[in-house]
Amino acid sequence: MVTTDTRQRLLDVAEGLFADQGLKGTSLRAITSAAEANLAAVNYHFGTKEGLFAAVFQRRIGPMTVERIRLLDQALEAAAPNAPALEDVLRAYLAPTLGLLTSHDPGAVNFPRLLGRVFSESGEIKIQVLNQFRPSAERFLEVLAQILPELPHAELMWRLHFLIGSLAHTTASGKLICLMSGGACDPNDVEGLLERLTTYAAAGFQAPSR
Amino acid sequence: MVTTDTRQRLLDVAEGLFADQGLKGTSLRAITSAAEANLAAVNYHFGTKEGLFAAVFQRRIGPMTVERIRLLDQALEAAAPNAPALEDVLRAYLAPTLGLLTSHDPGAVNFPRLLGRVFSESGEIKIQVLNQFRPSAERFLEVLAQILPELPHAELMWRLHFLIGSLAHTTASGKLICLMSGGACDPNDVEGLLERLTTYAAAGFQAPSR
DNA sequence: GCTTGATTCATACGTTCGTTTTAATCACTG
DNA sequence: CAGTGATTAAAACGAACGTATGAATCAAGC
Repeated sequence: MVTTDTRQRLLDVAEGLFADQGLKGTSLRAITSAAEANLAAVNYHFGTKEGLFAAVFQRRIGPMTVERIRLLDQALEAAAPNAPALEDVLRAYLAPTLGLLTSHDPGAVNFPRLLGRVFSESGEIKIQVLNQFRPSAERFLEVLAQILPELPHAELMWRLHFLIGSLAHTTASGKLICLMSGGACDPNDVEGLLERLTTYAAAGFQAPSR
Repeated sequence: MVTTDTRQRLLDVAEGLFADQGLKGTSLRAITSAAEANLAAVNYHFGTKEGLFAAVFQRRIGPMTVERIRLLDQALEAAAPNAPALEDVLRAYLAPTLGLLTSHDPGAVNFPRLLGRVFSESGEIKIQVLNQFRPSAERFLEVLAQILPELPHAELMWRLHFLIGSLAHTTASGKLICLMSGGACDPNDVEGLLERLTTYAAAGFQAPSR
């Protein structure tokens, strides 16, 4: 077959459209016509519109989390028996998300944008999606607490949220950032962005707390 | 009159609903019924749904920008003839947004949430809204560049976007952050949040660039 | 080659949406 | 009190939405 599976085509197209216009802003008719599928295909394969939305996430979150843990363990091993550098831990957290931006997978490029947007979706879908990140987040929090032992727990938590906010904003609004900076910021330089955000956040995490 | 103006009631209600469910996710019927107004009232006073959305922003952005500039000038004067401390400049930028969270104005409490969400709205509304922040943003960039003369222009730009991301995320998802941190983060402690974000970002801005 | 299960298709249903229209009501002024 | 412009009210419009239905088509095994 030269044409890909309908189910996968729907996932790919939906990933892009949901990333651009959100759940409510994307109609099933827009998805199915862009995917060259029948209108009823979504309900057949995913039950409901929200089912498709959840499936779009399910496809990526697992591998992304696995990759994060892998990079974290790799950093831990490389530094053993010492604690790894803060920058390496942050990079392990950020790289699997930012890396998708340069992926060859046709749909994956849109996922970081979608991920940055999910915080603005309403309902339990948001909570359901974000809960899938909890296990890996707690692993990172353990390691970070070990690297920064003098930092109170709440402070570490806040700073991780600050980092997530920066990540979500840059992935969700990359083109907008480029536009508003008069072209000074190039959102296509993913490698550079990873380094910039890593050094910025690393300095922030290391700041003494009051 | 004991009852407030219809126009203002619509703005207040819309501010909260748009903040919770976004532009597409909020129906005019939900707005008008919550505001105890007629369905046609929105179209009469604001022309269209997007007109109401824009009006909600227009009401707050101006004063917020003025307050930012005022705090910035105040910091400049207090430090003259030296450059102000980086923390004071960042606080001047953040305080007018975070301050609304503890405002007595019934609708203002919702505005920071709405502001954090506007990046996820689609269409030209987003660009139109964000352009209103440009003038004040450039003032801040000038001062920041003066405080951090060794930092390349693009780097400074990126870091400001990182800060905006952290701010947007914390204001838009405060309750969610509290939930996901197991209650360790208290989003009601606005003063504390301002200080935490200021010191975090200040350290990030001061990090040497590669 | 017919059967069976999976998928696709065209179509329709009922709801909800933003907007419009037309009439009613209100607040004032001359 | 008549008249006028601003506001509110009730009702309806057409369009778009998510979903459901039943027939048509396809692929594979016996």
